[in-house]
Parts: sequence; C-alpha cells; structure tokens
Amino acid sequence: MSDKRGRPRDQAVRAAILTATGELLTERGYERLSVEAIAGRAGVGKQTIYRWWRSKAAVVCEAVAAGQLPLPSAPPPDTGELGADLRSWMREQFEWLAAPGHTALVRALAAASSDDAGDTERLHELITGPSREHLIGRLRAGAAAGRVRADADLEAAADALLGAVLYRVLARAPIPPGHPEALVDVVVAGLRSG
Amino acid sequence: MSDKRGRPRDQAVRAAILTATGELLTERGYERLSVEAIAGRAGVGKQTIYRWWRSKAAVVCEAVAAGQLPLPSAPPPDTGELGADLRSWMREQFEWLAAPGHTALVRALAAASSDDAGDTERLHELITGPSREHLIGRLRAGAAAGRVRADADLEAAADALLGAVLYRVLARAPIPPGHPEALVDVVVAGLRSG
Amino acid sequence: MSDKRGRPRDQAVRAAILTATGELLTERGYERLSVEAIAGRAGVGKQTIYRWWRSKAAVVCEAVAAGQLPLPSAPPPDTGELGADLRSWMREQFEWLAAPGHTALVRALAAASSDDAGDTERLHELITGPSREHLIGRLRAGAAAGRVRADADLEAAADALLGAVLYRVLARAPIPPGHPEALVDVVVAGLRSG
Amino acid sequence: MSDKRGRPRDQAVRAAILTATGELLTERGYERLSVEAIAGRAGVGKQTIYRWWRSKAAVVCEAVAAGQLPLPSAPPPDTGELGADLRSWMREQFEWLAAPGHTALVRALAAASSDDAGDTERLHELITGPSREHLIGRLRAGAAAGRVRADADLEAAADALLGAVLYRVLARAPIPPGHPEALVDVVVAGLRSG
DNA sequence: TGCTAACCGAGACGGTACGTCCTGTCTTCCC
DNA sequence: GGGAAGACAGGACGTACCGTCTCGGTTAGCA
Repeated sequence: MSDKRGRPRDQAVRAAILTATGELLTERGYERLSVEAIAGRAGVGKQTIYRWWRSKAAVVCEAVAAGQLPLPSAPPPDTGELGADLRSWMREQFEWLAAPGHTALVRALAAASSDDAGDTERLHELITGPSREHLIGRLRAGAAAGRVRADADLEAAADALLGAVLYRVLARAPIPPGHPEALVDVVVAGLRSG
Repeated sequence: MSDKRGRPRDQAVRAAILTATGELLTERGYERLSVEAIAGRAGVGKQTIYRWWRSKAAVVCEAVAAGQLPLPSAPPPDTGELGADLRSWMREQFEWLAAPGHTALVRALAAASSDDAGDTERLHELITGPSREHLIGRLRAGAAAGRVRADADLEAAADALLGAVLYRVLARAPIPPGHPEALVDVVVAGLRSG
Repeated sequence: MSDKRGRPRDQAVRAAILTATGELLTERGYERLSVEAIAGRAGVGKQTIYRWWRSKAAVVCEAVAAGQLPLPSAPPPDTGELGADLRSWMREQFEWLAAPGHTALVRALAAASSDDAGDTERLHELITGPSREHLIGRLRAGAAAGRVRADADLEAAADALLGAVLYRVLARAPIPPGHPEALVDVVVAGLRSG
Repeated sequence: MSDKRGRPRDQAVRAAILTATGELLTERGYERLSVEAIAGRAGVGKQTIYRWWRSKAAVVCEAVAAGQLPLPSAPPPDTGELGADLRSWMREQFEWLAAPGHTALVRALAAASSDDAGDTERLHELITGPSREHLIGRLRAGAAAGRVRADADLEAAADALLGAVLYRVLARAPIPPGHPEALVDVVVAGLRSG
C-alpha cells in the first residue's frame, strides 16, 4: 500500500524538532521564532524541517498536537454543581494563563493562525477543541439534570466563556479578582432561565 | 516657546503612509506586510516612516486610529428593548465580519498584538474600545431600567459577547444561522436573573 | 585470492552513470553538473556513484576515459610533409572546437581540474595525452627525416601548439581565419632552424 | 545626467570586499570560495555584494582588475636582444607561477571563466591582456628591427607562448629546467625564418 | 537449497551555500 | 530641518546539493 522505499523517517529527529519548537515558542514567541533556530537547537538540517512541514505554522501546529506545549488541564469532574464546576474550571484557565510564558504562548498561537487557513483550523481544534468539548459535555450533563433549560444554545455559551478568556489574553488586559466567577455566573444564569 | 524651526511635518505624507498601510494590511495580512511595501506604495522614503513610528505595529496602530481601516459601525440606538438592541448589534458585528477582507483584518490586528505590549493595549483600545464602551453603556441603561439585575457584572458580559466574536474569527469557524441571537440570548438572560 | 563473494558490480549501471555524466557535462557545464542529476538521469541511487568514485571530478574523469565524451580525432597519418600534416591536424582541432558543446566541454574539464590534484593529472593525461603523444611522435619522425633540427625541444613545441588551442578556448576568443596554419608555421619554422 | 539621489556607494566597502575576495581566493581557491565568506571577512552584508555584482565570478573579476590579486610583472624592457628579452620574461612567468598560491590562483581564474561568457572575456582581458600586449609589442619591435620576418603572425606567436604557460599550469605538469628558454627558442626561431 | 556478502534503488539525514527579502540605521542631495 | 532615495550590516527565508547513512530488495558464490 504505502511506499516504503528509501530510508524511513527518523522518529527521534521528528521528536527533537517538535521539542525544540515548543521550547523556542515559549521562550521567544511566534514572531521571533525562526526555522533556523529550531534546526539549530534540534541539531538538525533545515531541509529536514522543510521536508516534512510546509511552514513554520505547520511545525508549531504539530508541536502542539504532540503535546510539546503546555496546555491548560482538562476540566474538573462533574460534582453535580454546574456553577461550582465551571467556576473552578474557569479559575484554572486563568491561573494557567497567569503563569509566565503561557499568555505569550496563546498570543503566539493566535499569530500563527493568521498565516494559513488550513493550519488555523487544525490548530484551534487542537488547542481549544478538547476544552470546548469537555465544556459542552458538562453543560449537556447540566441540561440533562434539569439545571439548564432545554432550548439553550450550549455552543454559544461555550463560545462566550472561551472567547472571554481569549479576549482578555489578546488585549493584555489584567484579570480583576472575581472575574472568572462573574463570567461563569452570567452564562450559567443565562442558561438556566430563558 | 516651542521650537518650531525646520520644516514642519508634512500631513499629506502622514496620510499617504496610513492609507497605504490600511490597504496593504487588508490585502496581504500583517505577516506579509512590510515597511518597505508601505513606503513604496505611499511614495515615501523608509526613513520617513521610522522617523515617526517605532515599529510596523505602531504604524498599523495609528492607521486604525486614523480610520484608515474599516471597523464595524457603532451600536444602534437604545430602543428600550435590550435584547432586541443587542441582537441587532451582534448581527451587525457578524455581518461586518462576513465581508471579504474584514476577517483577515481582525486576524492581522490580533497578530500585530503579539509583537509589543505597549502597542497591543493601544490597538485593542482603538479597535474594541468604542464597541465595548457602547455595549457596556447600553447594558448599564438596561440595569437602570430594571431589565438587568443590579449586581450583574457588566464587564464580564461585554467580554463574553466580544470574546465570542473574536473566538469565531480567529478559529475561522463558520457562523451558524441564529448564532448571534443565541449568544445575546444567553448573556441577556444571565444578566436578567442571577 | 581476493574475496569475490557478493553481488558483482553491475556494468550496465556503470555505463549508465558515465553516459549520463557525459550528457550533462556537455549540456550544463561542470559547475552546474550535480551528482544528484547524474543519479537521476542514470536511474541510479546516489550511493552507487559514491561507492565507486570519490568525487564528481573522478566520475567526469572516467567518463572521459570511457569515451563518453567526444574528443578530437587522432592526428592524421604521416604523409611526409610535416608542415602540411600539422596544419591539417591543427585545423581539425579548431573545427572540433567550433562544434556546439565542445568548447563548453573543454572549459568544463578545465574547471574540473581545479578541484583535485590527483584527478587533474589523470584528466589531462586522458584528454590531451593521446593528442600530445601523437603530436610529439610526428615531430620526432620529422626530426628523423631531417626536417627538424636535432637539438629542438619537441615537448616545448607540443606545449606551444596545444597551449595555443587551450588559450583561445578558455579566453573565448574567436579564431581568425588562417590562425591554425599560422600557429603551425611559426612552430615548424622554429623547429627547422635554430 | 546620472542619478545621484540616495546614499552614494561606499568606496571603503567596495575595497573591503575586493580585498577579502583576493585573500580568500588565494587561500582556498575558487571552488571553496563562498560569497558568505567574503561578506563575513569584509564585515559586510551579503546583499551589499549582490547589489553590485551579479555573481561570484564577477566579484573575482573586479578583484583582479583592482589589483587585489598578485599577477606576474610586466615584461622587461627592450634590450635589443629579442631572444634574451623573451627568455628572461618567460623565466619570470614561470618563477611567478612557482610561488605558492599562484598556480592555484590561475586555476581558480580558469574555473571562474567557465561560468559566464561575459565575465570570461573581461577576466582574460584583465589577466593575460597586458602581458599579451607587451609581448606583441616587443615582437613588433623585433620585426621593425629586422629580427623577425615581416609576414610572421605575431598573434599566433603570442598565443603559443602564453598558451604553453597556461597548459603547464592547468595540467599541473612540472616545469623541467630549461623549459622556458626552449619555448622561447622555438618560437623566436620560427619568427625569424619562415 | 539456503547462507552470506555485496550491490542497487530510494531517499532521509546533518550540513554548507545559495540568492532573495526585509529590518532598522545611515548618509547624501533636494526643497 | 523634512523628505525621497537608497546603501549599509544583519539575519531569516526557502532551495539546491553535498557526502553519509539506512532501508528493502536483488544477485552472486559458497556451503
């Protein structure tokens, strides 16, 4: 089926490239990340990178997919209290962002998005996709438990929560105390009563 | 008192630079925008740009401020119906984004944000600031009219609405029909009842 | 004695490599000749070339030796008339050079010479060696016939004739009519009388 | 007439590039000479080289023209004795070649010639041109003095002498004692009697 | 007939250099 | 002294080859 002629791709090399990419992205940001620097740190020829990825954005994309970059943890388990669950999840999101380098990383990935349409979708799928699905799942469970009205648009609610986080990060606006909870409160109340 | 010796700054030159910046930004995006291209299209020396602006991001920043870039219109007037007003405003936001070049522009500005901390704040202030203030003003009027409960966090609500728009744009996700209204419905309902 | 186990060298492959080398050398010149292009045209792995030759120059060297490259014909037979014989031989040399690709080939081989000392000698031996030996042989016959004075330096005379051709080719200077004959006349007269 | 707008070309930079080129060419030879190395040693951006020269060969060409490379001295003055004059001139040529680096330089320039037609002519004009003209001038003086027969082809004689030198260098053949004198003897005798 | 060695195609690999593009600074002349 | 033009050092881009190195698959002689 597949063409297996020639020397096979060296997986250790692929890993080294993705690791180097993750490190440099966190250290310097997307703008100041160069393919040459990745090659240098990974101990790899530049051509080896271009052989497998079309662009800087594509490498970053796969580095994220490979878990080379720190992403916020999965949402906390369902304790039955929708509001409490979402508040603690939202707090975690903002706490993760407070760590040095993490806001830079999000901004870097946002910048990477502006390059190519194909990579963008894949990148957002990888980064916000899991969070989003867990979030919607939790909301759906709340709906099943009667905590959320049946006709509520759960996707819109998820957009509102994730978007609010993204907005604060990109605007470099400070996070006032109580902000995560206030966000959750507005959305959860809106889901409860139409 | 002030030293006015020497030739004063040529305002026509400044305008040409900002116009060229706006055009190129919309055409090519922030990544592929170069100072040399701006200078070339504006018929201006490169040094003239660097004399007045510290960086590419700063020029983009001022181009936005000078209205060289198309931004969504101001929110519609207060008709007394908070939900209806916000729905139509939100529809306008998404309609503006649907026009060709506008999503590219927002992505370009998001990318510009990742460069420099100082410019970022100014840029977001210019782009989302007016929308945000109008939005919060409208929400505050709703609170005064008793449509919004007194202790609601209007900033969080504004973040949720603006962030949701930003999120869809950056993720290049399609806008399903009814999405703008659903967003407004969740947030407004959340503001009404705590 | 020698270990002849294992698959023997494929002579068809060797021939394909030398043929491809000859073609590419004539088409593109030595500078723009690449081992990868040779391998590609010969339908051969790069390693197969490096297994048998140390360098690009070595392959070119053997391609010449194997007759893959067109070289000027052997000198005409001895008719007894030294001057006439050399004039017609010299005319042949310049006529061969006039054909398209042949001057490029000589320049390519001169360039190849600058690479490696070992290859250079072998290459010159192959290319000018036979011509040179025939030439000196013809001059020696002339000396035996009393047409050339006994103490004449036949090597110097051969250098002068071959070098003059080489000089014109490398300098890309046009060949004026009567030039080959004039060259022969000077040298032959010089050999006749000291 | 000429466009004098903009910053004028920095002559110190031009000199630094040509000096660096001459040094590196002598040290490493033409094949191992890189534009990046020239830029590095000259303390210059690569673009500054490509702004003024189309190719490596063109830079080498101008380095020669600018006297950055050691070339054999001009021919000795006319003492009236044609044979003696040419013998001492020819000895000088071969002595110059015997110095380390000089043969490499000639081979390098021969290799540079194979790249581009335009540069080749200019390069040969610069390198062998002056020698050739002095040589022909001296021969013409000999003809005027009756030492050379009137109908002798002086160009052919010059080709023979210069070519013989070039031939020995490119072939990396050793110079036997008495070779320069033997060369001159053949050619001068040939010019004397037809 | 199966073992072992060497060949062969393909092509990945670490590198070097290419020639282009752009950045931010500078220098000159013109107004 | 502002401004157009454009040279400059520096540095990253993406491409082309280099010479080396595995792969799977052949093709011989020897056992």
